[in-house]
Amino acid sequence: MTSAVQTPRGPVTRKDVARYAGVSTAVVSYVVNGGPKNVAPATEAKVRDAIRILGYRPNAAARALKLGSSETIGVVVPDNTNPFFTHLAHAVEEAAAALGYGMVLANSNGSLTRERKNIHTLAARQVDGVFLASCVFDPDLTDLEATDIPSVLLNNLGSPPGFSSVGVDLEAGARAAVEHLIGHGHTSIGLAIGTNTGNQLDGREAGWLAALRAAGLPDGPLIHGEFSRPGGYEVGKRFLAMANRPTAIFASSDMQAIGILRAFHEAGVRVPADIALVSFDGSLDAEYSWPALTTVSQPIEAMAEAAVRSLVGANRAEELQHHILPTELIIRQSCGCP
Amino acid sequence: MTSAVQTPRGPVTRKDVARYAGVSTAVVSYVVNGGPKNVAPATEAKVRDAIRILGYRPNAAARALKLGSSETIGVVVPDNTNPFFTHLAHAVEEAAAALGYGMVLANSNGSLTRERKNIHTLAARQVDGVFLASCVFDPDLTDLEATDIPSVLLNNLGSPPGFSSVGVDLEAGARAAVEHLIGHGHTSIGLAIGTNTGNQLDGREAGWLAALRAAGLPDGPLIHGEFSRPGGYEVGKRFLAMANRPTAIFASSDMQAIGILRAFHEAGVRVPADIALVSFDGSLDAEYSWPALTTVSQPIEAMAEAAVRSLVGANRAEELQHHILPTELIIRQSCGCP
DNA sequence: GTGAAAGCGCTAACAG
DNA sequence: CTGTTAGCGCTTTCAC
Repeated sequence: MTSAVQTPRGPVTRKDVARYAGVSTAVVSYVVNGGPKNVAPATEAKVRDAIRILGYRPNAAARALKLGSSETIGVVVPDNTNPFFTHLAHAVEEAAAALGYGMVLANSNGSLTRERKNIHTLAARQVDGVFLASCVFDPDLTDLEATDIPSVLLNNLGSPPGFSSVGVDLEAGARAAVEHLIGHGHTSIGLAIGTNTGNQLDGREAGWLAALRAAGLPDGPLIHGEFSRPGGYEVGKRFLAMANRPTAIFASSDMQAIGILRAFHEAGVRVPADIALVSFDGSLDAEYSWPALTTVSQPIEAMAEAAVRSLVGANRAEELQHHILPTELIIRQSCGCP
Repeated sequence: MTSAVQTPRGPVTRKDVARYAGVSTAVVSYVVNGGPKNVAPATEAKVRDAIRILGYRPNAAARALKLGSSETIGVVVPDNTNPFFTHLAHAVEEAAAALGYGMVLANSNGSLTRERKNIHTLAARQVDGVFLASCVFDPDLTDLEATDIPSVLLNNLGSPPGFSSVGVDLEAGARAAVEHLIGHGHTSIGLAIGTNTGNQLDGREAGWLAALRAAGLPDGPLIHGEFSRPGGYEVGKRFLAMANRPTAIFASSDMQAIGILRAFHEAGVRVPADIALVSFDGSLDAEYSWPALTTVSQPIEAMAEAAVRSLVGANRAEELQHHILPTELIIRQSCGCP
């Protein structure tokens, strides 16, 4: 007897669907992809039934191979454990999904070697674009360039030739923060900043200096530390140990500020009564610390959208794009405001 | 004149390498993959040179198509913004990388619909395994089952038939936390717990009850809230509004505890002097709150390794595996210890 | 030790 | 509106 059409064993392919629906494989493609050809409604219904009944799922690897695109964008971050990057990655995922793209995150763990390896891995995976938030301010971009994959520099890495970039106006943000502190009457304002600077000045340091000088104030003390809670904790202890301790501190990341807060709490130094504190990032953590941190908020969603758009959006230009987004000072209690 | 061998335009394929090195494409494969055949050292050197000079990178999509495996595992989490899941994802990435596997993270944003969509997307991407940390305690697993992809349930979802699982001994952990509070002399101990329970009791609730009853204490008040800082903040305010406020609280996640801490700070209620607090998770956040949180730490790295191993490790069994890992009580200040 | 060739599942150009 | 088919880049069997 002739064998009836039966559910195939193993993974269901487009061929199985075609056979089951009594059409050609091309038609199945047209239905699945909504084009490039039209399909008669009755035929489409048959195909959809077959797909449902057979439990067919298109093989993304085959599609990526054929198309030369995985409809995916890769994101390289220095440390996805840092809430700022977590939040950023999350925002990119949303923005990419809205355009039908997937995202794959690669974490460099603060290592440049890992960063390069990540770039290669993503390139091998046929991502259609990569967003690089480098571990350092002066990354070696020759590798990235060699991949020929459209890229966007994410972490305020300046604007090296050949790359689009999305960043925040670090200097203006820092200036606003320091000016706010000056408005509270502080005349000695320290800076806690990262260690990973290249040969260009961190915009936050520039903004801090600019605000101080514009007000005729002396440059305050500056302490370098990692952009992390433990890094901030060390910085906090060093501020405490200073002979001429400043009366206010601008911390260049929320994580550092939270570490500083711990050091101060342990020492019985009150914030803002004994030392005022303003930080940078605007993460949720800053809202739930004690005292809640006055902080310069980065428009993470907007950054993610700008980045995704400049790669795959409708208004993606052929030329490179450079977005510098504004920050917003969020007033809470750590600065001395009631 | 005959044209010299030249760098091809567009992406470099294995064919280009073969031509450049004067060998067949098969040999290039042998070199790249270290097998399955041996290659003469001199030939290998030629191939490696060609690869380097041409900047060849294997196309992962083609490989995945041919092999039927992307050497990737997919991880579905409810909310990658929650530090616990961030940390977990990070640990999985490390553990997978150690075995030559990549990881792709998919975030469900607390939505079951997204969760199902994520599972499908991952399946389409030919992941070799999926780890599911569901939004709910009683996820509908038929979808996952239908994909025929080996899976590990990650978020203490019990042990539904057909799935491996990795979890933590919630009940024992909670019991240890509550017993510690009892050791401090507390007799009225409240519980802050999540809202997303299915029809089975959350192990943390069970452990809290068990410890209380074993000590002959009355069941304390229980308040449900989201596993997030804002959720905890609401819970904290409700505890404050209670007529017979407990003298200690066990919070079932660090995020909730941090929200509770904020509510208490704002109300001028001191921790631990007025109310003691112990939480669950052992995240970095708990170490940097004020006061630092005594918390039940989950062995996240061990969980990730167990999960990865049960999918792709050397000792991966054909049978399903169920790992229940122990927790550790980390004593800090919020419980009343000096 | 090396090479030729089939075929993984899919898309789309081309033919009907 | 539907079908046939070449080929994306890779792995691997089989022949030499």
